[in-house]
Amino acid sequence: MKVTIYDVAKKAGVSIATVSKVINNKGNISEKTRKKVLDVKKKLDFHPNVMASALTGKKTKTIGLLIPDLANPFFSDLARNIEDSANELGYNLIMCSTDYLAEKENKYLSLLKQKNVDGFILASGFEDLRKIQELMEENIPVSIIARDSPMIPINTVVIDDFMGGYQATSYLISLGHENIGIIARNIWSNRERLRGYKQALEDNGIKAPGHIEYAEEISIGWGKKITQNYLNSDNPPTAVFTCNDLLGIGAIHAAREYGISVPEQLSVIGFDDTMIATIIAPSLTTMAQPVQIMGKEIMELMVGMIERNEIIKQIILMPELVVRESTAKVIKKYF
Amino acid sequence: MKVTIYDVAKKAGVSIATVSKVINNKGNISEKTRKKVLDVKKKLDFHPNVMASALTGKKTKTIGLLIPDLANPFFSDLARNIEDSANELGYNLIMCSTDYLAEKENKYLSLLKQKNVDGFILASGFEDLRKIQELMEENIPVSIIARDSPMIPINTVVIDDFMGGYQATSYLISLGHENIGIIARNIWSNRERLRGYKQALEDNGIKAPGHIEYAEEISIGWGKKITQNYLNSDNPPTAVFTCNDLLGIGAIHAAREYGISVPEQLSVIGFDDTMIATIIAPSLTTMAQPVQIMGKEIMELMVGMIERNEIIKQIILMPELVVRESTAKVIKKYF
DNA sequence: CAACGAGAGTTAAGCGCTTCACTTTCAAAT
DNA sequence: ATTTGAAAGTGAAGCGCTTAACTCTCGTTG
Repeated sequence: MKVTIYDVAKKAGVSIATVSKVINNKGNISEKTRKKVLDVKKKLDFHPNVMASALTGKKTKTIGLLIPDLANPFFSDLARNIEDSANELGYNLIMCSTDYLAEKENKYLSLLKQKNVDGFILASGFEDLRKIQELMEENIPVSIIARDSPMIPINTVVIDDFMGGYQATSYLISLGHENIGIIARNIWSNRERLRGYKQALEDNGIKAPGHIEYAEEISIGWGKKITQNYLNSDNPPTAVFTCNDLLGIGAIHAAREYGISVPEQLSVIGFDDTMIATIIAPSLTTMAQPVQIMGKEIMELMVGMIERNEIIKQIILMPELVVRESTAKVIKKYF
Repeated sequence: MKVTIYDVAKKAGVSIATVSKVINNKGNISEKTRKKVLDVKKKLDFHPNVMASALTGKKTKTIGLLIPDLANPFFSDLARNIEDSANELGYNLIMCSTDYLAEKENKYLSLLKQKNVDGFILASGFEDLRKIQELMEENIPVSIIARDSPMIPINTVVIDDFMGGYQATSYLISLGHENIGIIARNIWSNRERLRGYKQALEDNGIKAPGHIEYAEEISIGWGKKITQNYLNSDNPPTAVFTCNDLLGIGAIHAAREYGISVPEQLSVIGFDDTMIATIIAPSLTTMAQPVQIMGKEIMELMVGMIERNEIIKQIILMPELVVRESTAKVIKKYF
């Protein structure tokens, strides 16, 4: 049978209260008893039941991580880094893929609440803030990562998406491109990157396109599809900024299919800097998100909130341009 | 404050026992009371505390998933599929990356045991079976996925790695290759694939290499490194079988660097059929693992075991050859 | 019409732990 | 010798829930 605090108490000849105190380093216990208890604990291989202690108000050391899609390399990479950091701090993660569906988000939220997680890390969409506010009202720690920081006081770790879009576009402009396409999905981060893109164009006296076609999913297929549309248009761009690597891969695939060489005839710049950026040929120039640091920071915010009721912080990190092979100077055509 | 079963009972004018019975569909409750209780439950938005009911012997509906590395696309893909299936069956997953380190495996195991998970799915190495046997003795459901089925009665979902290696190699042989290299890591699944490779060679009257150099990690870098060694050798192979896609990508990268074209001068066949196989150019021929089915099957085994004490099963699925662009008929040189 | 038993509910113990309030012990101070 | 009080430890309530055992109603039945 499972060994409980009673077994330890009995064998050590003390009360369960004493055992509890030894284990939690509380109250006054003589060195002798402490040693005795610890000995017995080890001998019986006793591990306190987390459920039971959670019932009395202690923490479960478990955090819910809501992420759009674990199979997306950016998010699995991010999740892995959060996990590592969580592990170091003594926490475990329940991971849930939401596919950007509010329905799933809400379902997981209430499910995990029942399971007494100590807090939530949301990497998912949550276009609707009410649920988040509800959590905060219930005093459940929530942090947000890799998405917008909404206009409510909440812990966040984000990158400056606007700046990322701005830098990516500026880089293309610096290579001489003037007709630059964009591929984005209609989610917050992408909209910000789009905003940066437009700003960069404007700052350089280039007219931004009025209408842009959104990808309906973040996938290679959609990147390809929209690139094809660009390529079929009257005035195809010499460069595209794709709001993440997956879409960028799609762009490169589309170009290949059309016999258009990257980067000579079409420059492509991605976003995220996931592993796949280095797999493709030509390797993808991209804006890197510092996922390792992000993972570390978010867990520190969470634990600070859970264990020490720390003040709310918003951490904004800068994405960084990683130049690879998919971008080049534009070749001017003189007529 | 949090709403408990007492609140519901009081408001519904019944005892907490009655509420409990209504919620769990047990015992005899009149239609009238049942409705009343359900009404109040909804009105108060009551959700039973999982910890508390777990304490009384019920399930936590949480399963521990130990996986080598969430950032590895094969495993993140697998994890996502397990998650989907778990979700459908009403379970959540605590995911842990072990990096094939026994130390981490054991740490997570004991940590999650304290958290009363209903069972474990192990996709990790666990070269040492003792820990698994310990779990089984403690009557904790354990299943194994995507690794060897050890010689103990335990639920498993695996693919036939030996067959996979055999088929991949046979395919290369059928293309006329006779000098075929292999790239593997020294873990069970890879050793099996290697065994299949040797068998296929032997069955076709080709001498298998005596010594093979193992990759120390499953990574593009190691795939590249070992391919370079092959390419630098006296008698470089015309094809390589890499025991997973990541290593295969490395092989293609190495070839590109050496100015050796794939598949004309070097055929490469991978294993897993992860997304990255379709990203690279030339796209990677590979042995596909049916991750979706695997995820579904493993969860059904788990739930069968947890909820219905079902008998142990071992499910062996067949990998499937997916031909893409990285393999071609060997070009015979006539002197 | 008394006896019976199924149906509908309730009581209370217990799951494994934490912690407040309390008791006991004993050395130092008066 | 008595008082004091910090140190060391214990008792027991309570966290939110399940469930075995029990009680109370009634409609049936012989």
